[in-house]
Amino acid sequence: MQDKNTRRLILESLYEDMQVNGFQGLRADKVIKKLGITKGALYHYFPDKFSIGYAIVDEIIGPTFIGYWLPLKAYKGNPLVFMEKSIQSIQKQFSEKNVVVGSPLSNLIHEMSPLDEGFRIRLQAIVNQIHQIIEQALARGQQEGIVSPQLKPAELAWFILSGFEGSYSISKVAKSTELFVENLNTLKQYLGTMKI
Amino acid sequence: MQDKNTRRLILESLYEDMQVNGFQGLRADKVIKKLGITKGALYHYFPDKFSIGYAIVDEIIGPTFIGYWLPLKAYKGNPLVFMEKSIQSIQKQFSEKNVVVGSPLSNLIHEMSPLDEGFRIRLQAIVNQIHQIIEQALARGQQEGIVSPQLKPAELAWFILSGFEGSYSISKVAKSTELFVENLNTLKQYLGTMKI
Amino acid sequence: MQDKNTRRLILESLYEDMQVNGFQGLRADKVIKKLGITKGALYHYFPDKFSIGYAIVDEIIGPTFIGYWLPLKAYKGNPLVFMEKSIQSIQKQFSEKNVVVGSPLSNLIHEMSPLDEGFRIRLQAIVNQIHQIIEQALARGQQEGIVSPQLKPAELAWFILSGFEGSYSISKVAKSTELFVENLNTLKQYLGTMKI
Amino acid sequence: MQDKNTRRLILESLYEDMQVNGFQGLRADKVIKKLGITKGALYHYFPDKFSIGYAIVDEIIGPTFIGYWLPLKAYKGNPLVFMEKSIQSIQKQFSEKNVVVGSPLSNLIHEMSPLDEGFRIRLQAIVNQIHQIIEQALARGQQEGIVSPQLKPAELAWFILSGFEGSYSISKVAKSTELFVENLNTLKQYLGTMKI
DNA sequence: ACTTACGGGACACCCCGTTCGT
DNA sequence: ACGAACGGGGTGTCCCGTAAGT
Repeated sequence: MQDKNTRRLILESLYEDMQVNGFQGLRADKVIKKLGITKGALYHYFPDKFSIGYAIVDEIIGPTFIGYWLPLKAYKGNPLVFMEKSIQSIQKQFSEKNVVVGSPLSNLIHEMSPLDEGFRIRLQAIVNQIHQIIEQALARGQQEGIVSPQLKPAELAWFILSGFEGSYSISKVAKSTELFVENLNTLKQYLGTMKI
Repeated sequence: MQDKNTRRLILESLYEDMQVNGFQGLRADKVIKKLGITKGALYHYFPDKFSIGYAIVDEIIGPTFIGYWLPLKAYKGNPLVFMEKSIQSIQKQFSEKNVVVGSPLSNLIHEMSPLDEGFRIRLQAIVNQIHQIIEQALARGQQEGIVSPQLKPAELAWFILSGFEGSYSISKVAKSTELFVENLNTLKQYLGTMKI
Repeated sequence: MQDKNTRRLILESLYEDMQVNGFQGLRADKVIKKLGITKGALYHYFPDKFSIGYAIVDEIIGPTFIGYWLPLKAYKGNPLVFMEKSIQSIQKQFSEKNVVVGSPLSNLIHEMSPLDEGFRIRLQAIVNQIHQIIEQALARGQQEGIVSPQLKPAELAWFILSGFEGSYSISKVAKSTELFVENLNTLKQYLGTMKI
Repeated sequence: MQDKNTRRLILESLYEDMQVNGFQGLRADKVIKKLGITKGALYHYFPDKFSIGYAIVDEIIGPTFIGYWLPLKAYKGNPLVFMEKSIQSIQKQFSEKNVVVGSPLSNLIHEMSPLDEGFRIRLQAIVNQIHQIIEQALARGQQEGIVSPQLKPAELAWFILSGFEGSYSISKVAKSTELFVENLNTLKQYLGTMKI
């Protein structure tokens, strides 16, 4: 019981550090020193640094990002309306910290995809799941006649995901929350034209 | 005596390595050793690692990316047509290597923006210049009545940039050139609706 | 498991090297390599080079030099007699090695005082303690009427310390043990004139 | 003509740096950069680092320190009176900078004597010359009956030199000009007892 | 009488990981 | 379930020195 908590505590601290410094810049030594624990504790739970990174992806980043979109699966109304609300809620949660560190999902994709397949496959799996949720919701909307039959669900789902990623990127360089909000507004407007 | 050439040679090799490993993962010593150049030469041109990174941004990444969009400034026709062609040419140049390492501009933004203001400011300057070129072209199009008066040039310019960044991201995780091409097609279609 | 011993072993080896090469000339890596110890062990006990230097001052030089004079505190007879004996014993211990490397206290004072306050303060504390021991002994001697009431204990204590330092210096340049012995004889004679 | 000046300029700058950092801590690269000249100039005048150190000793330290005592050679009065005046003038010149960096002669003796015979021999030659001047002056005083016949000129000359060295040492650790002045006062008093 | 380009060997420090305890 | 001692390979940086030119 103490077990689970210590592991989680370590993992979350490492995650915090990784958000700023990246995986390669993550310094396990320093993080545990700040936590007041020792190497023994760290290596008790994680055999090496990569297993830390994988655990962060599997246990924190994945659940968090998929969790944002899961409700769309159960949602019965117009998926485009749902997405507009989703965007709004993400816009509201978007803080000064976010604009600095950006999206941990994006960051890892850029940093680790070319370096390690273990990372890439895990990150791809997350992205694919989100893509599938959006795609299926759009397809359902088409079947129910509340979403434009013109659009291709798979393609638009990618475009939406791409829009999020891109918004994170440009707001991060510009260090501007406003830019993030405005750009997602543009995306929102575009999605609005697909409603029936 | 081969001043400019040696420096440039070193810089380009370092740039290649950085595209794969990131700035933090860049191992300057190893790269120059491969070139048959010694540390003395490296230190002669670059007093420290950050000066390498800054030089890569200032002398390679900046000119390259801004160079892509510079012709738009001189272009006299419909800017949206120009951009469709630009996208097409980028799509054609997009290779297997690109899908693995992604966009060096994107990568540096994600990795270094939160870590070092020197990087962030340089990268922001590049992005801002491209944004300005697009924005001004769109505004000109509006004045000439060949671009929809509804759209807001600044906002759309960001959306376009964001679309590129996002396309790089999702194609990088998915390791799929097709996804890159398809997603930019979606963007292209969207831009097409703005033409008059 | 051999915690204390390993640390002490490392420290003493480093001390030996520092006596010859000075603190700046001390090459920690090489010294421990000779001992068959690795950098991991060194870094475990000493996070950086200054912590090595400080430890040498605090744990070796300080105790050694103060230890020479500590018996004077407990001594009940004429302090000037004690000092004559002290000088004699130092003269006898003075070896060929000493004349080459000189006094580690002197050496560090000259090398590190202007460079680092951490060193200077530690060295000053050692010198001050010795000074205080001598001063108090002289004052006691005056109260007991066995030491000339003319002399000022604090000033003479400094003169004695200065005499030692100076003797180390001149014998070191001249590479002559005889000079060390003779010069302290002159000091001894001078002190003899203060007795009552 | 320009030649001689440049060489001297370089030498004096290097000397300044060496006073603070010692010979091993002397960074020729940095000094010349501060002077706005390049490696070529430095290595035009000095083949290597040791020749710099030797030149500093031979051309700056030697002449300066011997210069302090040369007038004693020509002096016709009581040498002990001359020395009292010398001490007074040194006390007056003694500044805040001196108390920090100490005596360059002392510093080099402590740092370089055990490391390099080239330095030791040069430094010894300087010390010996000063010693000889003092010794001969004292001997002359004895012949003229104005200096106590009891004292041994050679020994007292060493004691005087040692007194200076020691005073530099203790004032340097204590970072106290007062201590330097007071301690030389004690020496002055001692010398006064030798007059006839 | 200098300058620029370059060679190249350290050297301090970092930090991942292992082992042996309890 | 965790702690202390230790292994050990880098990694950026420093900085002395050389060669070829002008």
